[in-house]
Amino acid sequence: MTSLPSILGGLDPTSDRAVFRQIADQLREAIDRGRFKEGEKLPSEAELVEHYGVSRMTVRNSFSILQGEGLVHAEHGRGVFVRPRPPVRRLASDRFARRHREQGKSAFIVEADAVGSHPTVDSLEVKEEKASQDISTRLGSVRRVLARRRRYLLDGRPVEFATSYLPLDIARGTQIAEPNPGPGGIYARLEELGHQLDHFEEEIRARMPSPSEVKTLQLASGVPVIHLIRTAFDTAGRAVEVCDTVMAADAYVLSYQLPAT
Amino acid sequence: MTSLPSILGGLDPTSDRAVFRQIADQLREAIDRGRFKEGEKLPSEAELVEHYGVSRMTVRNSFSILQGEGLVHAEHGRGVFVRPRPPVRRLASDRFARRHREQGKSAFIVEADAVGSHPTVDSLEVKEEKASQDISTRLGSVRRVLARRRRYLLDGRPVEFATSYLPLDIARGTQIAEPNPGPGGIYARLEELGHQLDHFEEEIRARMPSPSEVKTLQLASGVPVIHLIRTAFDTAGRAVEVCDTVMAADAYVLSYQLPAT
DNA sequence: CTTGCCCACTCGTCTATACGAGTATGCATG
DNA sequence: CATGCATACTCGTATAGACGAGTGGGCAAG
Repeated sequence: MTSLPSILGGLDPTSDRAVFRQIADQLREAIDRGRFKEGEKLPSEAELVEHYGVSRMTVRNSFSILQGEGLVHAEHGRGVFVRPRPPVRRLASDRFARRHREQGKSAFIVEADAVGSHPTVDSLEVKEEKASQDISTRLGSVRRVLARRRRYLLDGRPVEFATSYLPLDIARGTQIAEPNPGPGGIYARLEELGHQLDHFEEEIRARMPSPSEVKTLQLASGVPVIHLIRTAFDTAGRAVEVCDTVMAADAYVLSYQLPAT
Repeated sequence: MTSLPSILGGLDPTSDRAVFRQIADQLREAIDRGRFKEGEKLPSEAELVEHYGVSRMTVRNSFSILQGEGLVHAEHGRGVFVRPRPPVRRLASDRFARRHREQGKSAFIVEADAVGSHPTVDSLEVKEEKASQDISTRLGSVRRVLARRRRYLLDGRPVEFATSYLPLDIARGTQIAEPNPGPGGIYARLEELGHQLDHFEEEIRARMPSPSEVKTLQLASGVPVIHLIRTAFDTAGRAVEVCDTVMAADAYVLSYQLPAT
């Protein structure tokens, strides 16, 4: 085992940089340089207290900085560990192409299988409800909507929580209102119902999660979410679905292809 | 002025939820309900110590949670304030359409003017350098590249930091290697040089900023960044430019349009 | 050998105190 | 009236100590 002083330097008492920041800097640098590897345990609070000759709260303060940056995570009773970068799911911009839809399987399942992950869907909920102001606007002033909520997991880890909203006059009484929408998902059903899809619009934001999002996505601290709102338009120019998706940002890379013309 | 007890409740000593979390919960809820409005000052640490009958560190702990969530920010000597949501810039997916390019003005300037903001560009740097592994791969195994770095500001606030990388055999000695690339930007120059643009690929990630990004973007704590990597392809299928962009997530909404076919 | 308990070590929460430094306000001085 | 300083209030940093609770290893009892 390598001794602490060989990895972490000393403090600069002349510096005006706060001690706990100096410690955080040294730990961050050590992690970046690979002196501490992914999943590896950092020195315990007590060891750092010893090494730097500071109080425990100061060390904890340093850790809390690194936690906020998403670099490390603490486990009660075990230690503080370098946060491993989880496998990332790439979302290609053609993921809703009709040819995929015609294959029958849902987009999520297909992709997950492709990378060898075990996909799951839970927290299914399908119900009619009052449309929020925003959803109503996007769907063209509808009052009530059919909401389809579900959570996606990859190898048991929740990565995405999505809600689809559809106007009642389209969805009510159809298979879209059933828990299982059938092969190809609701987009396939929409087209069968005569709503030939023309294009999608996606809006992307990134922000820190709310406490409830932390819970449903089991997010580590320092992990933002990607908030994606997709609106599907049929060839008549009508918005036929709005899908509101919140994704664990450390589990996704979104990919888009744009024409240059 | 409304008294504290009418806005914030008391603690539940029977709850197993940590005191500092309970306080954070109450403050968060008060903010969500609009009891504290944007930009408004929250009760001072001393007042909350008084109100809840806890020690100051406990109150500070609560604040640090809310800071991590990006809900509030502290100003030394003044107080803790509800973080105002800054105006947001929308990036449409057609922002690189040729018709815009032919107008002459850079995309950033045009858009900013449209929303009445005052746009600025600084930290201009243009130089040749060794390509990183990632950039080299994306550009098709080039060794050295021309790098164009710049920072964009809106009404004086830095919102985006971007670096364009171009293969030397394309860019060297052209106006692309000049600080000012001329009307329509480097994409217009590329097309003049015979590299007719075909399409772009954009990769999007969200994560917490590094310390250096916090500095150059002057990010408040609890604000993630959107990391966008765009590759431009010409009609010959060659990658002619890679643009690496880091954006303050609270200043942007990205918008894409996807065909359904 | 297995079971179960103890103990050492870990992080989590909270208190109490001290001093430093930035901000704003009002009052005294010129 | 204007300037400048004193002062009170704000958050920032750091110390020292206490107890709680989760984890894991070792040891003793069965």
